[in-house]
Amino acid sequence: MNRPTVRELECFVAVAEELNFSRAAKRLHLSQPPLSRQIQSLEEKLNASLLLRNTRAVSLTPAGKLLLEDARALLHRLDATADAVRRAAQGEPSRLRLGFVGALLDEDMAQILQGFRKLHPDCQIQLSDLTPAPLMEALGQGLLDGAFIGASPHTLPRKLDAFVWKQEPLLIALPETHPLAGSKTLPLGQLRSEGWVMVSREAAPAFRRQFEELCRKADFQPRVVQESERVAAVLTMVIASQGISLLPESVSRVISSGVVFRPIEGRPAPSLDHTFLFHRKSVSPELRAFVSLLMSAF
Amino acid sequence: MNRPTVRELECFVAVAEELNFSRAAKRLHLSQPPLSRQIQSLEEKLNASLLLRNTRAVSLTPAGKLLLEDARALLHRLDATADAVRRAAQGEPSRLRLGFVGALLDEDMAQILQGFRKLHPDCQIQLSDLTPAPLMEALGQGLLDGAFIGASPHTLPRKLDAFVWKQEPLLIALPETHPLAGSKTLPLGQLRSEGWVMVSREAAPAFRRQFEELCRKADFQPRVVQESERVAAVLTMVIASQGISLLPESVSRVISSGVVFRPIEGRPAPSLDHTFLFHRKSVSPELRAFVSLLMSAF
DNA sequence: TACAGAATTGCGATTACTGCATCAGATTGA
DNA sequence: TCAATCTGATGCAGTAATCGCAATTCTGTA
Repeated sequence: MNRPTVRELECFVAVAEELNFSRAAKRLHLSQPPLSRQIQSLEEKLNASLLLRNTRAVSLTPAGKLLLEDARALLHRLDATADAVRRAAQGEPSRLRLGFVGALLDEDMAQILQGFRKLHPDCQIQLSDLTPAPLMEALGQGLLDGAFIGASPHTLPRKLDAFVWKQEPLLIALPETHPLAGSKTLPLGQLRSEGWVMVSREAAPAFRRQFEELCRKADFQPRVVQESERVAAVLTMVIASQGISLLPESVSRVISSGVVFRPIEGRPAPSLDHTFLFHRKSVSPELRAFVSLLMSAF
Repeated sequence: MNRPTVRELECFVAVAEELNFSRAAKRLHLSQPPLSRQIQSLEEKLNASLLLRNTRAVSLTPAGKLLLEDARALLHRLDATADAVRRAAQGEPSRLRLGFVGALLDEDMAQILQGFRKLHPDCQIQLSDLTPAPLMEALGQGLLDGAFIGASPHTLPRKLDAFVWKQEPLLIALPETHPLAGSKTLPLGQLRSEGWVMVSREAAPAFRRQFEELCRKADFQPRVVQESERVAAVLTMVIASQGISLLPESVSRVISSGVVFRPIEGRPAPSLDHTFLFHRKSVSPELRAFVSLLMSAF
């Protein structure tokens, strides 16, 4: 039960693409006889007839058709890794270009990055703090290998792959002096007449959409009195009693005075998705390593 | 600029895993000198030092670490394709087990399936008509290779991958005799007092959620007077003037009398996502072929 | 029936791979 | 300090695989 050889795959692909042994041989800078033998050897190893050849025409069997696609992919990927290794060895540092939304940078993300750095100490991690829209743009243009984002945008280019790697409860942020600050949990409906301080729609469109949907479910339209691009500013405004806000749990850990955080009553508890976006067909070995780390970490 | 050999990769993986040439050689049923030579040859091809060896300890260079992961993956995939080809040739028919939600079976899906059948005439396509919940269950248990579903469930197991392959406008279905049947387009808000006939929540949970959200945006709570698991039944009820409904465009093409379909006013026009789900790490060559066909088709 | 095109088979030469014996560097312990 | 020992590297000869050339077989065509 031997493995096929790279050479055998190369030969097979050439013949399968040319559907002619002589032309394929020429393409491989080889004479026909050895080519025939490579194919025979491959067929023997796989215990399969891959090509129907009746001295007049060559055609692919079902098994051959199946192999062709996979062999092409395998060779392509082999070349990609060989290139990557060559580049890595040339001192050209491997790098991973990641984008993220600043407000979502928390311990979990830091831990992931740290873990990756430990596994790949020679990989330059290039981090760009962007808002969702430029981030999608950069991903689409190939300027980034992957990106951390909050809730996934509803329409995702087919070239991109997304998965939720973490979910985080959303909490109500109240000024310490707020009359409701004493409650353990808060039904959202009870906050219908409050003024809200929220992250701006430009900075977090999907999050704002989620917020509005939550309010709609609680049967009210939120009155947003202040907006900011930055979470820190939102938090400051809450402390200054400008209004209340809805924020992910991690924010509650960076500050401990002037503001209290309370879970929302009701099931399921609203939570913020943390999504990782990347190119579906990326051959970057660094990205693949990062994705597999991220998927196994949680 | 030669390609690495399968043998070289095997040898490299063995040494990189054992971090010891002699043990690796034993594992490969090989003596130590040829193993050294294989590694040397590989390093030369890649123009890279992969292993740091000072006669006492072997360690991986960054480039080697990079290669190890990829080489393992490559060998694994090579074995998978070899197996698949062997099985395919043994007359064991390749098969693709797809699930779908009956109501969403339309021409586009049929065309995709037809196209796949044309490309892989010897692949048995096993189709199972299921509702979303059993479908997810079957996918999770590995009883299906992939599945067509409507809107993607919000929480997706990390093992599954999803992408939207088509979007389809949602239309209001009205009995022909309905007073609003004459309008070109309908603002959803104008339908607040109508009775709705809808596909049941069990049969299409995500779709029902979307419907309710749309109504909420239009500031009303829909009054659902009838439910059915089957779209055909819904349509019949609409024709029988039991109420109005919200249905994807494709349904409008199967029937032409007794009911009229009108687009919803406003931007963006509400649309139904058609999602394809599959195992993120599947090695099924049939599935891979299907996914790439589906992604290139639209 | 002869011919031409295309793949296969035969065979000697080249190349690559393997194992044995040996070498060289580094650590260990007396 | 120096031999023992473990490590991977190298020299060399034998074997196996691969290659190209020449000849053969098969099939469709003139």
